[in-house]
Amino acid sequence: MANRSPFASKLGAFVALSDEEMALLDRLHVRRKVFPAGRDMVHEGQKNPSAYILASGWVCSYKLLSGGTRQIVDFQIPGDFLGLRSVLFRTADHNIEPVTRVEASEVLATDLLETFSKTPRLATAVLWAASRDEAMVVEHLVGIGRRDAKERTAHFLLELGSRLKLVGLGSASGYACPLSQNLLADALGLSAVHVNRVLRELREEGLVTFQHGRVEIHDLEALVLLADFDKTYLDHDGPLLK
Amino acid sequence: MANRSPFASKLGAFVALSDEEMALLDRLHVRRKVFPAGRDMVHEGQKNPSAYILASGWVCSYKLLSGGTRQIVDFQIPGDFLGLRSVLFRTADHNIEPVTRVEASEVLATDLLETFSKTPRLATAVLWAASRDEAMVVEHLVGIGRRDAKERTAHFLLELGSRLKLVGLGSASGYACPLSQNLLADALGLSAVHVNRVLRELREEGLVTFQHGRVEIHDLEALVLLADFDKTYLDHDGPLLK
DNA sequence: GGGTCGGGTTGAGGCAGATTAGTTTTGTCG
DNA sequence: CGACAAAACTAATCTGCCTCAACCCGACCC
Repeated sequence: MANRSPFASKLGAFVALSDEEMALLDRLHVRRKVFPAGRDMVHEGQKNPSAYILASGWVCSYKLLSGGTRQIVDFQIPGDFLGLRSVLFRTADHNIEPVTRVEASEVLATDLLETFSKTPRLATAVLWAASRDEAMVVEHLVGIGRRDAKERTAHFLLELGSRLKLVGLGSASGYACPLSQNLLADALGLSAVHVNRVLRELREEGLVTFQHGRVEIHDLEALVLLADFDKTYLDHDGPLLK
Repeated sequence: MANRSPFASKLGAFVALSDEEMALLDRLHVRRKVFPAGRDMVHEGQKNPSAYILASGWVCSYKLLSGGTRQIVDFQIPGDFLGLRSVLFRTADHNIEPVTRVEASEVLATDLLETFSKTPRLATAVLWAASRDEAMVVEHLVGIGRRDAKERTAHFLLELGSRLKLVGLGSASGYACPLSQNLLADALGLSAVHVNRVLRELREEGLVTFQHGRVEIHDLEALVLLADFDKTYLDHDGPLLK
């Protein structure tokens, strides 16, 4: 119970899992691997990719466009499960790049399916986690489509804070963040120059600072108001199974 | 085999389903309902929403922002399954509005889970369909983030064409499309005025026309090139189950 | 020490797309 | 048939964000 993986504790926060199920979950963590920052773990079009459970470090999922630009779809932090969709399709439909050095457990497609067939409740739990990720992608889409640069940036920093807090890597007032302004730009659909300007404005208005790898939230209330941030999409009631 | 629902045939196109499984699928279509255009079927925050299988008509899933603008996340066409995520969360996290008059089968959460537990293969098939939808949302996100208005519009019309063709509602050269320019604008993250301009440009260049409720694709190749459209994300190899 | 390379930061100018404000067309219904 | 509403369309103006072009700074290396 004491040293449970971030993944297990995240699932456990929303689904009551038995000790047996927890044990099965832990067995997925056999193939521990380490990836250096910057070199893709998975690339678009790759056949029979594995899934991964992130133990430490950050990664980003992105797509490249023909013009050479890229769009980051989302970031994964410790405790996140990644690559489920690619496993299901037997072909990766996006790239995954470690933002920092990363430790992750590789989960082979066969192991995953075997675990699922043994414990349907675990399958539901993972499906639930995947739905939460999808809800984040939807919120991201809404932000890029209809929020201006400042709202969008504020929303992004708030969401990240909420997620990190859930796995014990930050508090309401701040967190460590290894993202460069370039990465932010690719995620927010902005240019790096404009991200810089927006961050300065947010700083000058006393809302947030993002400097030297740390995000400090100085006026949570005002920031939530600016970003129209409603975090219900992040922490739901849990799935239908008791 | 002859008169199968669009939903069953869509799933069947990717997963080999037994007659028994097909029969179970058909049993989901008990509660047939009709919805008039324009009045929301599901609204954000609604508790214990149902899922629906679309039999005829189009609907859109959208979110409202505090400023009164809205972002359409995607459109559903006959054969599509909608609301899975909301069922899982027991709270709807987006609105669903019929674009036209709609006929749909309501699927109660309990029925869905019962069917899943009886036939895990069906659960996987539905999960697979949900993943395909998620892939579309991701592609949509990428488009809004990094494609300009013309590329984005072209991409959208091509994607719609591919999807409609799969359920027999259109061909490579054109299809009936009940969407107004306002709806397009809310989906593409543009203003309605600009959508109008972009459609005119595409028309004047002899690529596509969208008039009187019909989309006619005149130069497929050039359009695909312009939009950087790669439809592999729409028709994958099918799920892992044989 | 100098060189260079990846960030971060700032300014000037340009453009894609928003906004506003119309007019015209189409569809619907008494 | 005329009346009204909704959608399609157009033009003029404005602006948020991009692009280009600097410069600075710390890390790392020769």
